[in-house]
Amino acid sequence: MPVETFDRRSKFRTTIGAEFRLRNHNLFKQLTESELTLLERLVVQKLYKKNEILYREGCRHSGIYIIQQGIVKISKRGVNGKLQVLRFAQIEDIIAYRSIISNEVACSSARAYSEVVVSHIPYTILLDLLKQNWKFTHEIMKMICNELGTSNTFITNIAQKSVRERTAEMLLFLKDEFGVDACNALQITIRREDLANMVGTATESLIRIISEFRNEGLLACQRRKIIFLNTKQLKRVANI
Amino acid sequence: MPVETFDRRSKFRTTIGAEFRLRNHNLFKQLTESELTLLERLVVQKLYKKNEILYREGCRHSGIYIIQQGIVKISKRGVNGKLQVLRFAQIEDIIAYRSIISNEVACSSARAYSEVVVSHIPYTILLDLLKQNWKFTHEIMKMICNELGTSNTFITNIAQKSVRERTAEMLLFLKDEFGVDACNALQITIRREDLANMVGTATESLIRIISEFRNEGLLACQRRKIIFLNTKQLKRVANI
DNA sequence: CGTGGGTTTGAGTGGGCTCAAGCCCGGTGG
DNA sequence: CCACCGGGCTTGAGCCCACTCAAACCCACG
Repeated sequence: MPVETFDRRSKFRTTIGAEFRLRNHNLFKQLTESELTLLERLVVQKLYKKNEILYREGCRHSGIYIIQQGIVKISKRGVNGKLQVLRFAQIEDIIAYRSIISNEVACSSARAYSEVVVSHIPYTILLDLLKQNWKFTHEIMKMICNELGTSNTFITNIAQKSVRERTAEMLLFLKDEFGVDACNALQITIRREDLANMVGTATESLIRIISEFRNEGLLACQRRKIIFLNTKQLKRVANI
Repeated sequence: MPVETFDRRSKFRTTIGAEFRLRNHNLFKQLTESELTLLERLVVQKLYKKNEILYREGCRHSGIYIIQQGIVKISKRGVNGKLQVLRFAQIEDIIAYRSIISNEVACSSARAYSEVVVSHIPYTILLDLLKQNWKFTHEIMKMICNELGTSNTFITNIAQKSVRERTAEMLLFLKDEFGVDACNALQITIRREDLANMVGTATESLIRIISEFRNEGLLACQRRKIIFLNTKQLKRVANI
């Protein structure tokens, strides 16, 4: 089983790494014992190398993915094929459910940002579960509605805030989502270009803003590592 | 019954006006006869005058609204209280479901943009229906996922396109959503300020762009009425 | 030690914002 | 009926943020 190649401490949020099972997942706690047993028989573990594509915008896919390890970049092509990073998904996150449920082609692409392990649930199985277990369905619906709320906030921010404000906010968001280590360094390393595509700006602009933040003593950088020095002030910059 | 005050032809999409009933609604077709009968007993018709507020961002509300007549502006406050228009909802649209399902406070506000008639379904009733009727639930989920897809596209557009492109696209979107009359005039009249808040720009900028479009022979305007003269070219401007 | 991907900095330009003034039209009251 | 008022629309001028293009740098890697 390829999963064992990653039998080391996860860098993120928890240390369960490859031992993480669906049973530990909040959403799947709603399932009955027999549903869980069935699911565990039918779920397939998949391994992706860094930069491999899980699925591509415009294609149909065969089920949903629950991330067990690693980070997945969810993005979408915009004008002239320019990439817009929608989010980074990590352990416990569920991806690709939108198009499965609405029975459409994928509206975004997913690419492994590190080595990634996922559990893949075929869509017929998922639909069966949804059909028969209301509690589970309700949890899934809550998750979707949550994401919709996040999107609405995102729209308002990107439409109204300056690049500087958005950058600060994005950094704080990542801090919240992925956490920091003992030195206050962000627990995820992201290329400048991807940060820019997340904020919705040019790479050079983002770099300039980050430089400003460094000069103002809000951040320190060691290559891709970003260390938070003054979160309070950063929040003020972000205007939240 | 106050609904009768609006017993005239709806200006939009259909002419069923106040006679429109839940039974005619695509989503509610999934319900059984007994569920429908029950629902019709429990649903309350409500009337809102122009500019009245249906619900306010940050408040809890008691159920979902199905629009029977008129137009509702869905918006959200951003930086310094600046309004972001998220969408205009019209006949047959369902609003306020997000916060009901995820059991959170509303993340947006709704205001009557014209005289509005809605059916209000208390949230306990809605949850009961969802619980017992999978087909209905599935339709609702599809609707939500659809909206999520729209949001993602919206994010990419607003992040990457110029104000000119976004304006063109927004006009085409409104054309698609609300239709045009025999003269090719948009079947919804919107204040410049709201258009700007939808595109995510300053009112003056939006006006300038619309003037450009007029000079280029793409549009004609008679006060708030917007007439499409060259949709093909407008699409090219929108870059889709 | 060269190569290449990513990062950083600089210079120049222009899109879009702000501020300010004028216009148009409908409503109201004398 | 006219004068006045106010809200929304339009246009102009000026400025600044953020984009583009270009060049240099840095580090990892073969």
